[in-house]
This record gives sequence, C-alpha cells and structure tokens, in this order.
Amino acid sequence: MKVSFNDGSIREYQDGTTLFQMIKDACPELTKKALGACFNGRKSDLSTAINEDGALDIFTFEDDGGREVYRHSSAHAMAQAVMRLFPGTRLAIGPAIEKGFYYDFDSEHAFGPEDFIRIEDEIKKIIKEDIPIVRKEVSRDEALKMFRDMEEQYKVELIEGLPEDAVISLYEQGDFVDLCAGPHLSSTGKLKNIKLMSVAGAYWRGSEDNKMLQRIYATSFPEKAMLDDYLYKLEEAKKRDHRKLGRELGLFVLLDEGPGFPFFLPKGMVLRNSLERFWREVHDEAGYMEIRTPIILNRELWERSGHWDKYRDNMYFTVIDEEDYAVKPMNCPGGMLIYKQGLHSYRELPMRMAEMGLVHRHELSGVLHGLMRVRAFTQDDAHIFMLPSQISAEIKGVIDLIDKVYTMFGFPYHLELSTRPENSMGSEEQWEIATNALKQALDEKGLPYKINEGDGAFYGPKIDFHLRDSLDRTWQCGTIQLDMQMPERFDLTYIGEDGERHRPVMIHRVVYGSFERFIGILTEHFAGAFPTWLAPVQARVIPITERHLEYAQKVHDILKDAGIRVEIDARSEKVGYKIREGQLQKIPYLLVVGDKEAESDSVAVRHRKDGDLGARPLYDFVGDIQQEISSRANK
RNA sequence: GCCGAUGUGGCUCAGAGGCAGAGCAGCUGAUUCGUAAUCAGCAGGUCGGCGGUUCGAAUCCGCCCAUCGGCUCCA
Repeated sequence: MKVSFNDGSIREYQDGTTLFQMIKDACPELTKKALGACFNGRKSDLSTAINEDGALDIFTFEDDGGREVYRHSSAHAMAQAVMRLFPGTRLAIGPAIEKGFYYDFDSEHAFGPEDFIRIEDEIKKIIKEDIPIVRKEVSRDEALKMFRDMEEQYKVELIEGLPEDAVISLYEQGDFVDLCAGPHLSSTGKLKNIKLMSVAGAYWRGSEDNKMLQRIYATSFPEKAMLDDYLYKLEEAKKRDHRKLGRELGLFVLLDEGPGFPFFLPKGMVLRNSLERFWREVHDEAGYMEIRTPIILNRELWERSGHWDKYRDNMYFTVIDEEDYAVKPMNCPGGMLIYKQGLHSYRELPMRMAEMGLVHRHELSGVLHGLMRVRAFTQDDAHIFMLPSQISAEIKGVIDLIDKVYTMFGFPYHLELSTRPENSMGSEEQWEIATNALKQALDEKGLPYKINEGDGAFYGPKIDFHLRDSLDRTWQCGTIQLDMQMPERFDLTYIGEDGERHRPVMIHRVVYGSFERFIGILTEHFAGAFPTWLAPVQARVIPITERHLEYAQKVHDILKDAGIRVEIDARSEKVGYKIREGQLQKIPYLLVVGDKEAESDSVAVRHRKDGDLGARPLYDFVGDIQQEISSRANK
C-alpha cells in the first residue's frame, strides 16, 4: 500500500499497517506522548482517504484539501441516503463548497425540511455501517453502459462531456456508486456530524434553459463542537443582517408599495449624507469635477448608446408628448452629452467627471435583496475621458482610490476581471486592447485577481471589487470599466497636439458601487455600530431625573453648537432603562448627567463598546469627540 | 423569471373551521431613580390581496402580491 503525506513524500507500507504507525513514521520528531495526545484529543481530525492514484492519503480537516475530501465524501453519503429513501431519484452533481457541500437531485418528491431528519438518520446509519469506499477505473463505454442501465441521464451527459482520453473513475460504497474524480475518505465510518441546512432550486449545469433540479445544502465537521460553533456563528451573523438592523435602527424601509425601491428614513439619510460628504472630499482631492444629468432621456439617445438594443429588458419606459423616453439605467450617455459640449484640447485630458447618478433597473423579482439588490439606486459614478497614453496611469489611480476608501472602512475585498460577454458591441481587437490594459494595470500593481470569462459589460471589460456581507456572500461594489465603444458611438473627440481631431478613451468607474449596496455592506460590517463620524446619533444625553433636565439641555446645546449630532432622552425612566435603549441603538456615546455633573460642568461618559468611562469635564469631551469625528477614526 | 418556504397590531410571535391573543413598543397616570428593562391603566388588527368551499374561514382550496433561502442575472 502506497501512502502519501501532506509534505509530499510517498512511502510504501504493508497492508494492515496502522495509521498510528504511519504518522509516527512520518513525524519521528513527535514523542510517543505527543502522538497519543494527537490521537486522543483530535483523533477525528486525522483521516485517511483514497487518493487519485488509489493510494492512501493522510490529512487533517484544517487543510483546504482535507476539508474538501471530508465534505465531498459527506456529499456521497447524503446522496446514498437520499437514494435509499427516495428510489428513482436521479443524481446530478454534488461538490464541496466553502461552508459545506451540496448535491443536486432530480426527483418527483419535493424535498423539504421535514425530510431532513429522515435523511440525516439514514446518513447516520450509513456512517455506522462503516462501508469501505472503493475507487475503480473503468473505460468510457463501461461507464456509459452502467449509468445508462441505471437511467442516470445526468451522469451519462457528464461522461459524454469528458475528453476522449479522460480517466473515468467511480467511487463505490456498498449499494451506492458515483461518477467521481475523487479523492474520497477510505470508508463512510470516518464521517461525523452531517447536518442538512436548506433546499433550493438550481438549474442543471447552471443554465436557465435546463431543467430545475433540487439542491440540498448541508455541512459536516469531524467534531460536534466545530459544527455547534459554526451554527452559533451563523445565528450571530443573522443578527448583523442589514435588513434587520435597518429597521431596528430606523435607517430605511422597503415597502410593498415599491418592491426594490428603498425609502431612506431620517437616520439613514444622515449616514448617507456623511458618506456623500466624504466622497466629495476624496474626489475633489483626486481631481474630479461633479456633474448631474437627467433621469429621463429620449429614445434616440438610448438607441445611440446601444442600451435600447442590449439593455431594454432592464429598463423602464415612458411616453412624453407622444415621444418615447426611458428612465436611465446607467449614467454614461448623459455624461457623453456633457463631454460633447464644446471642443476639448488634449491639454484638458484626463477629464474626470463624477456624478452621483440615480439609476433605475428592472431587476427580476427573485433577485431583490434588502439594500444589496434594488431597482432604484444611486451610483457614485464617474467617467474619465483620456488620451490612449493615459490609460494605465488612470486605471491605477482609480484602483488606488478604491483601495484607499475600502481600507479606511476596514473592508477586506477581492478582485475579479470580467471579459467579453456574448451580447457585446465592438471588434475583437478593441476588446483585446481594453482587456489587456486592465490586466496590465492589475499585474503592475501586483494585485491578485480572478478571471470571469464573459462577464463584462456589453461595452467593455471590467475590474470588479467584491465585498462580503455578514453571511459571507460577496457583492460587487467598486468597478472599473474600460470603454472604447461609447466614445465611438457618440463621436467624442479632442484636438491633439497636431491640431487634428482624435478619439478619447473612456473609463466608467464607481467606488462605493451604489450608496444603497454600500450602506448595506457597511451596516453588516459594523453590525450597526457605525464609526462616530457616520453614526446617525453621535451622543445622547441622559438626565438621571427631571431635576437634571436643565443641565442636560445645556450639555445638549453646547454639543450641538460644536457640530455634534446629539439628542436628549428626557423620558421619566430609570437610568438603566435609558442606557439599555441607547446601547441597543448603538449610539457611540451616552452622557449621563446628575447632581455631580451639573455641579462640576462635566459628563459621565459611557462608550457603547468600552462601557462606563467615568466623569469628564464637558469641554474635554467635546474636544475629544470632535477630534474623533474629524479624523474619521474607525472606532 | 425559476424552485421551495413564509405572510396574524409598529416589532417578535401564539392561535390550525365556531367571540382575534401575548410580550415589547405607543399613549395616560404614578414613580424622580447613578450605567442594559419601575408600576398601573388605556388604545391599537378587514389575520398580505382577490375569489371559492362552508350555516360559519385567520384556519380548507385556487389565483395574485410581497418577503425569505437558493438558481439564473447584477452595483
């Protein structure tokens, strides 16, 4: 028996050699005691698997690879259980994913949570049966015949899609067999703690034109404590949901009267206005000019921009004086028209025109999601017109700007590069130049990125910045799109050094993405406890009794004059009650005032995270909070 | 748009053919209190909408709308 280790070494063992001996052999530096501890304490964390050569692999769950094997074998066990309970079900695919695994089934029976317990019980039986998992390699014809006989048409389709010379392997565990490249655990007995999470529809092969299958999502861990920890974190994460916090903190509402059209409440507007102010400041520094273009423009414009042709399904229309108009789904055409006012010299370029543009897009009803995916949103857009020689520097400038903003909020992000989609405008050559320009900028910055083939905008390729929400779903926020189509379509020109007209290149870009989505991400990131500079209410004065109202009012007025967003809780409630309310509202500072404070012109400061900080002279506190706000401390 | 689930006062939820309920929030009054819930009273709902079955529907059936979890699509 060949055994390969994580360090890459491969050793030959006699059959029947124990795992203990193998590990001891691989890690001679470990004392016997340490080895014992390793087995006793975290025994289940070490597992064996049949690898792609049919040899044995030893891994730990902590490795990405080991975890994937564990989850993938869990998926097979779940599929086996489903097949036992619901004969006639057809199998599609069942991979491991970041937080667990899923398996897609085609079944007459609609799976629901009430089936989960039965399926989990059957999985437990399969684990208890400790069925050896066996790898077999078969010829293409054998595999096709077998799955045809079993009427597993999805497996047949998968095999037909494999290259001629592909090695076809099967993994067999008792009454269950699956087409699979592996690797897998050496037996079902090594599995533990498999929990079914949810069921959802998913198209076969991810295409809307195919049949919709039933996808059961589940997860698994080698130790119960790990599963409990995961479920606990999931519950905690739900408390950060911006839809829940948005209601609790009075930031925004979504109503049946306008699905996907958010209403911003006074506190939400304060937050939003702070973001706008910050945005204007950074853009002014970065050399942008601000413009504003109309929301409704005529049909001719949208035909010229290509939106009428390529984007119509997502647009809202109206008729004015018997002429067709459309509500803008993007800001660029308006920006083009502004550029076209008058002649431009090469000396004016790059010209950076920013616009907080309200756009409307008719998104499918099923995709709406709080503030993250809406039908009306304001993009913090900008269009940069430039000479071809300025492309690289401008792209890098935008990357730096986005990085600066995200870093300041403390957001981790990742990058994706999207290339030419099917439904696109322009020549192959133009797309190649544009795509390479983006790639080059990323490479020169030394930034890692993922490529999304065919995911670009219809007018050009793009670099997307993705941020994560509380449940680790990622949302595209910032984007940089290089466009060689619009300048052509709108016949944009500049006068070059040679006195001739030339075609400028254009970048579309957003930093926040949209105010709506960004506020959603921001809310979840901070769990509603926004840094003081963003907090809708920055301080709340809490008089201990009615006797202290007068002094409280004085504190309030002084803070307000100092530019602090402050309010008084004048209700005749106990201090504890008011503190609780203030904490739940995540107000950064609660200022308790009673006799002591009134006598000494001070406030008893309570910070929402640090708790009671004791009394401070009022003017010292004012200075501190002003400093904290003006520095935009991420506290 | 597709698959599945859900929809009862502002919020969180109970009620599963026979009088629409609780807690919190709100209002009124009492209490005047030192760092996460003071007490009492009052008020508040065409049970998402429309239609059907029934002597009788929040409850059963159908259609629609919205929301939630995914898929597809996207800032």
